[in-house]
Amino acid sequence: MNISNVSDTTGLPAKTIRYYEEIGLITPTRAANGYRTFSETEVHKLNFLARARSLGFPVESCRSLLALYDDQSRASADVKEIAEAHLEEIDRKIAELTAMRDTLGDLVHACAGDSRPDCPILKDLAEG
Amino acid sequence: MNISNVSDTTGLPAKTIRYYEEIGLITPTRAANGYRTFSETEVHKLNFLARARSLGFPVESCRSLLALYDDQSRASADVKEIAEAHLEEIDRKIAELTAMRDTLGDLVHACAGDSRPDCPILKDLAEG
DNA sequence: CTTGACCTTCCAGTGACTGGAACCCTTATG
DNA sequence: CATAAGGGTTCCAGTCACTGGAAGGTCAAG
Repeated sequence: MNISNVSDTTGLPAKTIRYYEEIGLITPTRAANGYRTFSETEVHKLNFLARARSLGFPVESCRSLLALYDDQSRASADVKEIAEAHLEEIDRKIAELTAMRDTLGDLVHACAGDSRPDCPILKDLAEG
Repeated sequence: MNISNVSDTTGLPAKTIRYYEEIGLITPTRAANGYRTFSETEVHKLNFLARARSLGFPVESCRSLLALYDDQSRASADVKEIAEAHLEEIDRKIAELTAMRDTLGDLVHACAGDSRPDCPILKDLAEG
């Protein structure tokens, strides 16, 4: 399987797949002409990575998760720890965004949005 | 006012203030010894920027907002347009994070987190 | 034989800083 | 007067996870 097929089946851009090889997440072999060749295993890993990334795991966490996946004698506690840390990070971000949303929503609501210069949004920014 | 005083009053790191000068958001003058000197106006701009950034506006939007703030003949509609676009972006991110949170929360909940290898989190990542 | 679609590597850029090195200026102290 | 501490300065590199683009090799079809 060459890179564009893999790109199609995994949904990952070819550039991203090359990048994952560069940072050592996958190790495709090479054909005689220098083209990357992807085994079932590599494609499987890439699907794993795509899924983990879509859940927002940082690439380095994905590396750890892949290693745990490969380790038959892993403890599920180790996996859960990574996932819980990520969950906390997500919650932190949601809280931050929600606070922004609330404030900004109020400001936008209060702004007439017409041709006059008077603007509560700018007023808030200027006066805190 | 020198940079560390400004840093203290605005809450912005000195590095960030220098960066804002570099990209042309502020233009402090210089004392004879080369030190930056900040007027009331510059400090006010920095407070504006700090507030806008804390609401998550990208730096380029902050530049536009500052320009509108300076323009006495602005239309509040122009401000509102920027704010609404940002609001949509925030909502998009919240939706994305919430979807992640829901999925990941379920997986974490289903994982025993003990010394056994069996793990629904890895299972999900491997099987989509 | 050429065309077009593949593939390769390498370099630069993204956003918004942040860390660190190397060096200058000012003031207080021994 | 020397020096040390605590300001300030510039410039370069690194962050994260790609992404765009240039320059060029490879391959199958017509």
